[in-house]
Amino acid sequence: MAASKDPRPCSIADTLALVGEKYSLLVMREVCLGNGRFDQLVRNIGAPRDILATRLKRLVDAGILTKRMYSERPQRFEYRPTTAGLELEPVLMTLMAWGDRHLRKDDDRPMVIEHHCGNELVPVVTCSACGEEVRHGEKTPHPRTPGWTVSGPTAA
Amino acid sequence: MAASKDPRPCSIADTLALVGEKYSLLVMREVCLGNGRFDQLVRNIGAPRDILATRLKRLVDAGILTKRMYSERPQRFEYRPTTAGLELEPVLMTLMAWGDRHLRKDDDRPMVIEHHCGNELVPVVTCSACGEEVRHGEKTPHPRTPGWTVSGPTAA
DNA sequence: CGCTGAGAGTTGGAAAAACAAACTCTTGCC
DNA sequence: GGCAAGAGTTTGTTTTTCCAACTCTCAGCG
Repeated sequence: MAASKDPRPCSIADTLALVGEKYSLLVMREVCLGNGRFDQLVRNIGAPRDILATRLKRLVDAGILTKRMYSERPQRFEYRPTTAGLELEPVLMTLMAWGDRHLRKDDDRPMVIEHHCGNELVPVVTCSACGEEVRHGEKTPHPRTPGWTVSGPTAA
Repeated sequence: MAASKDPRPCSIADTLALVGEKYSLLVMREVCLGNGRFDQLVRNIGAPRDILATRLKRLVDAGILTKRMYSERPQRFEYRPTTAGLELEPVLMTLMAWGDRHLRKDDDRPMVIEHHCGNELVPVVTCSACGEEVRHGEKTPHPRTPGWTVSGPTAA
């Protein structure tokens, strides 16, 4: 049963350890929108410059962002998402959808995304196997580490 | 153009302001798994007890969790997700999927989820209108607040 | 040439969080 | 009576955040 003091091994936790610090996901939002310059990030996110600098270093080290020079003289840089970084977009979209649904009344959404199908993009999480929308209660978690179980029926 | 010092109005930011603090989403993970008791949370998450207590209060206040008594004498409580809380599951699933893909080599995923269709649940974010998987580059963001635009082509 | 200004960070010190370990309080059970 | 579980508090220390001001490189202007 391993060291019983360790928390549950979990990819959610691991992902959050990387991008879960304050501002990191907002950085991803901005770079995914194409706003990758330092001062843009500062303004659009509202983060302290020093902290933003730390976050950017971490995200670059993690292979989620790249730092690109867009001007040699004077040297100017811009951050862009790597492929791995772009793949965080589903996370951003589900976060945004939740906020739109629960934190705002009706139609004051600050941003609407248009899908290339022509409709407004309302993201839905589906099962890749059957294509159905994933609802709570229609799935069963199976921990694969000895000693780690789930308790009750996951109900509300 | 409003106070030009404010950051971009955004539901991602608003959602993270609520559940983006350290441990909060791990709390949601555990309560969604049915492990809603204080000491279970401490153990499974590995959070300091005082901080966990603060997070729980915030999540209850926000209407994401409820505190339920499961024993009167001695008084014992348990936290459960509300409907709004359960709707954070898509966020958790996309985070987990990202971690499984990028932070682990091949098949050491700590947890596998089975969908009621019988297959392993690999979550995919789709457009609710056309049902297609959402890919980067196949969507256009439209900020709805004057003064807030997006910059370049969102490419990597 | 000297000045102003943009962009991309650093630095320094004060204020706020996080952390760990111990402590509290209620009740059940031997 | 004594120990133990569960659900938090308390206390004192260590980290982080935060803010404002500062640096450094060049470009353009008059």
